[in-house]
Amino acid sequence: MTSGGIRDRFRTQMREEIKAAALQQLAEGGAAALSLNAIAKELGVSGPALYRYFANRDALLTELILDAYADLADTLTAAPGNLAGVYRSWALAQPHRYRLLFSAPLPGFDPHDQRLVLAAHRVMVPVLRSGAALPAAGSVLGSVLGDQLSRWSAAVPLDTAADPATALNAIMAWTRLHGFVSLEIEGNFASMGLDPDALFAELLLPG
Amino acid sequence: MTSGGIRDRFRTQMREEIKAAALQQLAEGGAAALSLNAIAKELGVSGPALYRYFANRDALLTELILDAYADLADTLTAAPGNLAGVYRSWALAQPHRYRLLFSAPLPGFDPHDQRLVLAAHRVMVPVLRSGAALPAAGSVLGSVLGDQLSRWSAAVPLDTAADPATALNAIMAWTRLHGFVSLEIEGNFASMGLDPDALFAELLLPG
DNA sequence: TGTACATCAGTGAACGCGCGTTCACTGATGTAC
DNA sequence: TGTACATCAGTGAACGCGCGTTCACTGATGTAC
Repeated sequence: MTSGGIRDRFRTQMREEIKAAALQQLAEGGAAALSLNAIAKELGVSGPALYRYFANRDALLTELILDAYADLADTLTAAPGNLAGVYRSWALAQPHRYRLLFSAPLPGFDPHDQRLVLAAHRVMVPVLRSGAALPAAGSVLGSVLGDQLSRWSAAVPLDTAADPATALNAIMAWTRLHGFVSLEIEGNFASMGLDPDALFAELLLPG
Repeated sequence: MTSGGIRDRFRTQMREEIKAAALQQLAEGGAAALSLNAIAKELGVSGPALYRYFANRDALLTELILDAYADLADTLTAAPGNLAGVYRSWALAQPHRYRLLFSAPLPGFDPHDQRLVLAAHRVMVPVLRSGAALPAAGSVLGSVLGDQLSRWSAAVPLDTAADPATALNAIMAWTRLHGFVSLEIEGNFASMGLDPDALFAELLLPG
């Protein structure tokens, strides 16, 4: 058995501590700063010890991404109504994790990893749901894009399937949201002397 | 005199070659992959030789950013009407430079560098101008945000000052645009099976 | 309860690598008389 | 046109550093009889 034993419990806990230290490094120095040796030092352990818990640096990084996807998905799913606000808060509270998900992929990173695709889909569930609340914008039914949207939303594990127009709504809203959040995270609004909160309030207005 | 001499001409040309090689590296491996030694090797020159042309790695990187700002500003300014399309094309053609401008700043990078602030302002000129073409959205006149917007747009070197509502319009349009472009650049739409061109056409529709 | 064994976390040394940067120096090239 | 000098591009060796990763090994700990 792979669970329940004392050794397994210890192993799980150690893995969590490694990931926590890794996230801290990520928060401080960016993705390039994630170093196994530095993590080991932080935990008071020799470098090679980490290889008991993760096959290599990439494996650790991939798991951090999976965790971030899952955490964001959970947070959004548990959110009361105000998806945009919760999305933004999550990103602001941990910009390094947000970058991990939606900024430049790192060298040696496989975007076809099935686990990553699934994790990303889970984030899209609440996004798609919120798309249904908006008034349908364009008419994409029957077009090539409409078909693509249908196929995509069918891959998202929703309870009830979404029509293409709803999917489009959701993606557009998400695009706007991501634009705002990513600019805010990098300090672009602040460096313009603009209050991000006030700007965000304007963003939420219809039109 | 610092210009016109044969040595100066050579110097300028060599600087350009270094920057070109640096951009190529950036395009291939991301910002973390920018290595002075690798650039030198590419140019068939020893590593220390580069220090004749740039004080250090950061100076080179800063100049690449300045160039990218200027190039984007020039491209947008020379653009016929369709700002959004040109903005997107520029970013798609050279995503590494776009990331340099609007993605995570690198460690050891000074956001208060006055040259960077000025260069960024130049990009905002055509953006602000395009904001005037849109119907005014919210009313921010007299509010704190309105004042911030006024102060900001006054800092942008426009021929005629923009009112706060126009500035807000411009920023919102830019935010949407950046959201789309940054998602597209990282392959998010493609990995959803969606055609970015068709999506972009939808984005441009009013509403 | 006690003993033998298998498991496995962790160590320290080592490998090969590439990095940014400095330094003293060589040699060519443009410049001034 | 010729010579003396200052300028400056480029070199090669070196420094110190940190990285990911492997390897053979030690020692503790849980497990089976």
